[in-house]
Amino acid sequence: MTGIRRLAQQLNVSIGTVSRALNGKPDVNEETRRRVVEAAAAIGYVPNQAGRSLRKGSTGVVGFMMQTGPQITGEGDVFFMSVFDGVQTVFARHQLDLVALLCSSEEDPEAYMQRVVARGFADALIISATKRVDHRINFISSRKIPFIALGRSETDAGHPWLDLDFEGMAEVGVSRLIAKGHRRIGVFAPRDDTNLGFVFVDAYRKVLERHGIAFDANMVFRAPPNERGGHQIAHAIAAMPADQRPTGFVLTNEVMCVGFYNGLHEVGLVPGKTFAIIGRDSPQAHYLVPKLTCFRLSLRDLGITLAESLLATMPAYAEAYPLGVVRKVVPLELVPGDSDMALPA
Amino acid sequence: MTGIRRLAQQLNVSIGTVSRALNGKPDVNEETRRRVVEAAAAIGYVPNQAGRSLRKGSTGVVGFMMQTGPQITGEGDVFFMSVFDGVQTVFARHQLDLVALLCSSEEDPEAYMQRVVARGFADALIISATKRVDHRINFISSRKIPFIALGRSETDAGHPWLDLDFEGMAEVGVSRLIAKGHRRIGVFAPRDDTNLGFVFVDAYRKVLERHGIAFDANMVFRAPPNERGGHQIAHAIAAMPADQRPTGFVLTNEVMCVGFYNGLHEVGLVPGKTFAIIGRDSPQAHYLVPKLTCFRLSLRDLGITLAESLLATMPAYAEAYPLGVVRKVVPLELVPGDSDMALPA
DNA sequence: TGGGGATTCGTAAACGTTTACGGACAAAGC
DNA sequence: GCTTTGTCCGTAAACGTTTACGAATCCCCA
Repeated sequence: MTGIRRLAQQLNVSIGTVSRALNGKPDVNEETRRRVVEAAAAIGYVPNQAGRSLRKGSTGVVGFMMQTGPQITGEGDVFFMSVFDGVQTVFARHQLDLVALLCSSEEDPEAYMQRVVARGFADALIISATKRVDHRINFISSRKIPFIALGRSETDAGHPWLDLDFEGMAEVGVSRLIAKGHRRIGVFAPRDDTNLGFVFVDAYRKVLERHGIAFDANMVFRAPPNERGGHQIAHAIAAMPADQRPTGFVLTNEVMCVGFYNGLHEVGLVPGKTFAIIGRDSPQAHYLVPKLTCFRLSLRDLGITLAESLLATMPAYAEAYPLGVVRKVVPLELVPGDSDMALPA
Repeated sequence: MTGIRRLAQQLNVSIGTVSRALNGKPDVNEETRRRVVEAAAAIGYVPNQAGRSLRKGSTGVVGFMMQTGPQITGEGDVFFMSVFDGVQTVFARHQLDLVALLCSSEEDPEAYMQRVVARGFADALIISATKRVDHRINFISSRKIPFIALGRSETDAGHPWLDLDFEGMAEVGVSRLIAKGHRRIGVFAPRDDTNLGFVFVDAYRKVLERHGIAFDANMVFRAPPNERGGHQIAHAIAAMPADQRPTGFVLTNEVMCVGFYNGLHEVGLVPGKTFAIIGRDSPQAHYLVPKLTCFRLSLRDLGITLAESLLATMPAYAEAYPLGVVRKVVPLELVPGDSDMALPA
């Protein structure tokens, strides 16, 4: 005997009434509703997902697509876990569930995405780690599935996105170092075609130009966006002639900062002394010595904005979030530390 | 017009035939099957998940339960991502999908789990970060949902589990340090009731006793199982009188090693010189200097074993994996480095 | 030529919900 | 007292699949 039917029989009401009572429909007596809700809680009845979503045509699930495998995301787990937490506080208001859709490293991300949407697994999707040209965006938006991207892309389907303010970080960080007397300012960028690399380096170049400093490609250091990458770059820099090294660095990746600090330690170069460093805040960065001057943002708030912006594009929820198509950059706050000393004259 | 019906009409066959063809049933003409499969690929038809699982009573999805929020898991994202990858290579053989079920920090994990299983969201579950007494285990096993735990617990429902060989790490690590002349040997343990802490400390105590060394509670350092925790302990140790400090350490948490190294650097104590350290391998640990003597295991293989052990308990797949109820510990290999010097006589 | 087996396919009944529709009943208005 | 209005609830039809069942066809052999 099916769940709802058993409950109905036990209460001497019809399954229709049970369903209405549980779903908060108005046309059910309050006393009846109370009895139903209590009985449901007592026997631990929860509507079967398959039956429900078959009938309703929606699942109540939003998927966050991630790729698994040993390759690194460039963000620590705390990054995602905190963002998730923000997303979920919004979703909780609407009985929406967030799940992480794990695309195996052996499967093509676009094919995976196709499977997921065709099967009707989730009502909406969140994608991250956007590439400079990202086929997922074209595909998903052609399928008319509500989605939002965490990260800009040159692939533009008029879709909503949210991204960190890399231009702002370049502007504030580079200007700050220039004001402190630095002229050779290094930046880090990922080696692959992750979009944020391009955005940040472009902004960096513009700020330099505005200050009348020539762009030098040797000041852009490319490495995988993880601890190891930061570590590699430290060694690469140690291998440069001292008078050609940058004297200051602005980096946007949280975990690279940590690896960079460690790498510098190894080669006897000291952050805040030999080099000025402006990085990005993270739990791991908190105990770096000297204290890292860094850009900070609330990941939880980012998650909240992400969720609200997504809901704004979903017909069933849009009226509660009249935001239109959100395409915006979230600002970061500069937290001064001791790692960005002025260049001795 | 529904997906399968449109496809059937287009091919002039019945929906039954389409379904059979796509599901590889034997009673369909090979030529017909070819036509169906081609047409399906052409229009991008994928069976609707809700309809399918409503009829079949199963979803083809296995959930990995994780908690979101700023609190740290004790394992970096590479840990999970690599394990996931192993799990998925096994699942791919059976058209099973792995998704991460994200339990918000605002929701009770047991209640969340109840919702998930009652809704029939996944056919089976993987749980991790097991507590010493873990209510999830009782609940889930009472509901007869196939599941496996990554981590032991004193809550025993006769359920399958896999865990790292903490006894082995204690045995090998502590014996090794003793052989190198160390007598005051420190270990790290989480402060909460995560089960692995108890297991490891118990094993540590036994090894000491076997070697005739008295257990000293001051040699057990408790901190959150993340970089910051390792960092904190380094400072705590620096604050001890030098002659009461441990001279060697065995730690099983990968990220704590990194924080510990960093913390020691700050207070002018040097790994491999002041202290002998045996830790756990991780991508971040690779570039620690001096090279960390560490325990290593293949996370991908761990994922593979995890998946196979889970399938062994699922009726539909059990015959392919005649493993019974797997409850075992996976061994780690000691990789010698330069961080565990002998104690000068 | 006819019976029997094998092969292939169509038909229709599930699976567990939600919801449009309409009926029963009571209260209210005249 | 009759109609109207409103409240509450039961009935049954969807939703998109899979699969048991049986029918149709063909081939083979007696």
